[in-house]
Amino acid sequence: MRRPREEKYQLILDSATEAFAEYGYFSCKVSKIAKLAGIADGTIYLYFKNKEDILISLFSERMGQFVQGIRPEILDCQTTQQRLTTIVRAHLRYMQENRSLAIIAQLELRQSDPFIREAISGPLREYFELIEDVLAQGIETEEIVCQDLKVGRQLLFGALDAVINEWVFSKQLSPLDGVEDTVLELIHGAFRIKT
Amino acid sequence: MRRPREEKYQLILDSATEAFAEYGYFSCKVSKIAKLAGIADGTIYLYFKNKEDILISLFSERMGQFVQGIRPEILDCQTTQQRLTTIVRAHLRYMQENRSLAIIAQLELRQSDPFIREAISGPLREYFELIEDVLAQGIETEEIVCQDLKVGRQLLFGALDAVINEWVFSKQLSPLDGVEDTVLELIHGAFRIKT
Amino acid sequence: MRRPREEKYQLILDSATEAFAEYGYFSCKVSKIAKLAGIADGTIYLYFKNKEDILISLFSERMGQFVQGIRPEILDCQTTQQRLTTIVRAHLRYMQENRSLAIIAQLELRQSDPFIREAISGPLREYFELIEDVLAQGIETEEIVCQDLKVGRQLLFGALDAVINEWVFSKQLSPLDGVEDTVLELIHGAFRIKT
Amino acid sequence: MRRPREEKYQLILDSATEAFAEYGYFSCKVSKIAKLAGIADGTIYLYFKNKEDILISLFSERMGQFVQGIRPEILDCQTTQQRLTTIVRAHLRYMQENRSLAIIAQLELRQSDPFIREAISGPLREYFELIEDVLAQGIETEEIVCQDLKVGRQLLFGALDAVINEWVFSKQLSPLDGVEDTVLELIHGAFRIKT
DNA sequence: GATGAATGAGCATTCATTCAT
DNA sequence: CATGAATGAATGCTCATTCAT
Repeated sequence: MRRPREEKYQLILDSATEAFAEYGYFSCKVSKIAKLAGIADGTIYLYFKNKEDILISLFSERMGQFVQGIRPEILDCQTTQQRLTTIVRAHLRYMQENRSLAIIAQLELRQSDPFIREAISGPLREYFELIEDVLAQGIETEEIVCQDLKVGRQLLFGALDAVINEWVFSKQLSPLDGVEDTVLELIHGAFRIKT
Repeated sequence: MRRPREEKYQLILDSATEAFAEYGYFSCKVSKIAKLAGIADGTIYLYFKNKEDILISLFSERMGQFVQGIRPEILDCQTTQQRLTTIVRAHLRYMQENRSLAIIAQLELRQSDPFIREAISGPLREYFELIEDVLAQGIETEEIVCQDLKVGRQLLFGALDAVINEWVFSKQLSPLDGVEDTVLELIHGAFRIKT
Repeated sequence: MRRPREEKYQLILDSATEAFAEYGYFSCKVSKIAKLAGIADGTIYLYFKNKEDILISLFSERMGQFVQGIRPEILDCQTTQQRLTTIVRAHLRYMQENRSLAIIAQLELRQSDPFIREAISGPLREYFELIEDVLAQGIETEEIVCQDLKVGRQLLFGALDAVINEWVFSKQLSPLDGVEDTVLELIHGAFRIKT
Repeated sequence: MRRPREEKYQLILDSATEAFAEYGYFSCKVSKIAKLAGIADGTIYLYFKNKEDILISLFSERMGQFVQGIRPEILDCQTTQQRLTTIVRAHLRYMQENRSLAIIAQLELRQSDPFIREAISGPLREYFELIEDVLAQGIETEEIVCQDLKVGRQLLFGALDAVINEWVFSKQLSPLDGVEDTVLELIHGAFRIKT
């Protein structure tokens, strides 16, 4: 049982999440992460190859968790409307509960550094495929109307992302709950769900 | 007439646009911008206070142009449907024609550095208000349905942003024209435009 | 009987010999030595004060063995010619059989770090004195001609050292046996041994 | 005329020679070289790729000078005896006048770091070939006797190297002039030069 | 004695910015 | 105005050494 190993690994990831979110990846010093975690700088390198590896691991791990969390919820749904509702709710709530991760997602999703983008693309693509599967199924059963899967997914993800982005960077920590219904109404309309 | 001054100012901004887009803001060296512009490193500091100032000026200037370009087009429209169509078309086309700017917009819109965000917020907010004005007018005339102006604007902008993001970071330079109609259809649906 | 203690001490020394020879003293990590010895990093510090101590101990121990091995062979000789032949043969053969030690001797003999040089000087000076004694005796019995003991010793040692150096750093592991006779002939000539 | 460029290049090389000689390559900090040269740390990197590049350049440049200096002197000689005398005198005197270089030659000639060795081998090999050419010519004209060119060269170089090594690391700065004649006598004897 | 995870001092290198020319 | 050589503060990462188990 290498629990302590796993424990410190997660501790560093947590600290890095906070630190990256506060300063941004580039402006955040490794020593800042170490200080937040209450460990020595060198210790970080027992768990991660380098600074970039922290970011990538962070994203894969946490974003992966998010996608794996949503998946079974969607399987439980009976209708496409329910599935879309689940995605919207889960997305907004998860990010609301993981503000720092939400910030990093906002930040690093847009990094043009090709190496970082490549590493990040995995878990994200998985999420995109999940959304597209939901849409594809809805189209087939004629529950929704959408000419182009990819564009449909972009609308859904983009809308949620924009909501999160503004929430994340506004000072007020007001809950996102209030906007859920409005977002849902717009999304339902976009896909012509008969309500 | 400060023409030569203005000319070189724009030259540096153009070079910076290319360089930031290719390497990302942090990884892009000032000397790279100078080389692209065909001038000496030091010359840049005759026109800009520092590296950050280049980024901010770049964004204000170019994003401002974009908003100022859309504004009259919208004023020419008769219906909300036309106005939304104009926004979608103009947004996609402008970014398609200014790929480097599109990349930077993707990047820097998400920078958590508070100083950068503040500087960027100006021209962006102007665009947001433009969109919200269109929506507000549509709601008033009952051309569209939308419970919350801000969320409506987030959906529209977020969707366009997601489309651009994927286009920008995909290797293929395929035109965005093909998706315009699909985006429009979804947007019309979202706002319950009677067609 | 501190046999187990002694055993592991030698094991570390052997591993260090290999490791230093392969990577050089400065570039060789202590953990590399530990891995070669099949022990934990920390264990090394139960036997040696620090990294430098390993090098010094290594040199004293192994070089001391070499000198102690030659001494009785020389005592058995009847003539100065035999004694010089013994030195040349023993030197070349010992180094050939202890390639890693030969490399370290080459390396560390030249270290300018004053502390290391001091520590190394002991066993080496002993060897130098051995050679000088042989020369002194030969001069006295008029078997050889040499104006200056120290210079004579430098010629002999320097020649052997140069042969070893080139052998050690050439990829081919060709035996040194072939050069023994040539070296001897040159040395005999240098000291005007009547043959 | 990029004289200032060349001037500072040599200044750094001079400072590095002193610094490497005093502390050894590995223990010498780049900032130490900069301080000795009276320039900023960063300036060094305008002239050299990295620390290793300084060492290699230093060796190539200075050792190259040495070999180029000896070559014409040897061409002026009439006999092999004169040529060997020239080599011995030039070697001892050059190193005496360039103590720091002599120390570095002693140090780095033995570095096992394969990359450094490779870079160093150039100018050294040139010197070796020069010596071997002299020997080959002497053998052909029957001025000297030597079964094996390479071993002959090793004896000559090794002897000189050993003399320098001891002089360099002894505290006293006594002149090497006193040993020249003794070295020459031994060398002449080794190669059976009829005197 | 043995371990190996943790430490943290130490250092090469980068690059935004300056300023003498 | 323009230059570009020079600056030096800043930081990611290494690795000899320690010490709780």
